[in-house]
Amino acid sequence: MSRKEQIDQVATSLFRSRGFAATTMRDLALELGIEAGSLYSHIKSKEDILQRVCFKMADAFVAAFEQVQNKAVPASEKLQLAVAAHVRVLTQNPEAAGVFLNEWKHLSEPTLSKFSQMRHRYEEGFREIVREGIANGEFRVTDEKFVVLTLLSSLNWLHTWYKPEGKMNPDQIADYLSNLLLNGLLNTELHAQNA
Amino acid sequence: MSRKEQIDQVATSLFRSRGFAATTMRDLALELGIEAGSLYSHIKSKEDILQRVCFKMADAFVAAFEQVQNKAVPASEKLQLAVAAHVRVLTQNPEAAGVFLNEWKHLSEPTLSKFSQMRHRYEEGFREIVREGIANGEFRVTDEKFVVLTLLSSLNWLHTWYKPEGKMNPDQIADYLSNLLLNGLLNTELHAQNA
DNA sequence: CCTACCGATCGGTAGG
DNA sequence: CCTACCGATCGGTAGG
Repeated sequence: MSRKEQIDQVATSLFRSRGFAATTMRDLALELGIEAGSLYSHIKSKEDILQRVCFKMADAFVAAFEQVQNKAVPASEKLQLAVAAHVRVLTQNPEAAGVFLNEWKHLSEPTLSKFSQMRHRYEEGFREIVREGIANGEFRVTDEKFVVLTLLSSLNWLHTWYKPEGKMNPDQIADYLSNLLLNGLLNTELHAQNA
Repeated sequence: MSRKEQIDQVATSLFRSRGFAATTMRDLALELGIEAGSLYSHIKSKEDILQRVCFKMADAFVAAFEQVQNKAVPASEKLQLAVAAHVRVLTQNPEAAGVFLNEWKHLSEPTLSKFSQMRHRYEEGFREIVREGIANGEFRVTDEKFVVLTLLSSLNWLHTWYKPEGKMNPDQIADYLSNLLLNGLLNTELHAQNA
């Protein structure tokens, strides 16, 4: 791992736990065992790091979604696959996911607009699947915006409690979660594995 | 409204949109049309404001939950009432809710521990309801922790998109959301009102 | 990668 | 509520 990658990784962890604004370059340097000034031979600025972390995650979410998007399967199954893909990206990088979800607001223009656009397109992909499912009668709700917001909300809180050493692996979480959301608490038969 | 309450309100809005750490006392003073130093005749410190906002919301959530907790109704109905109560608190103070949910980490000890404890007890209340529903066969899931985390997750993202001027009022959102979560996307018959 | 340092800005205070 | 200011700390740079 290059020094730059090390810096990004340690910064991701600090940005997530303390927040971007409350993390100082001296905190970061201390954690790496070097002086604050030395960071700047590897990175351009503090925000430079944040940009890389945010777009690395944005790219990962988009790439995972694109593998699902055009499959010739019912909307409910496609939605399940998209949820699983989303959960997998989240659980494989819980710290970067936390930064992606909570610290993007500290990006400055024009990067901020580019980021917001990517995010909006991603959510639109989910809405398309739900619209498809409404159109062909699989889903009986009417408001795809509301559904997608609720869906992504429950997924996007995952990073706050997911522990890699926990009893469920990412695929089990993805299964359980998509079943819970599609079938509802009253009808879900699935059980937490190894509980 | 007292000057202190005005300060808290404007600070809540700034803390939510920029984050606690990235909001300066000079930003806050500017918004109020006074000098930064003048703030300190009304408040003790920057964190003093954060504490009031966080505990005001914590108290509101706990109070709303307690009105539901001991009702003699089935667990699924009690859960629905608790969800509705939670949504009502969230939507009535979306900015303070955002601060409560995202900025509490900037509290310092011993306030931080006290806050975390309150929050844990609140979530435990939800888990109790779900356990009750599992025990009497209403819910067929096995892991109340997972269910409650998923439930609160989808509720706690509400503040990021809820607009008081939107087409659904808080009670309609509460209804729709609790139905969606209990019955699932595949079985929910409810429609967004005025859509 | 370090030393030494910069201009700016931070939360907060004294005195009126 | 303002003026005037404090010590500390911030992100970042020059020169080696």
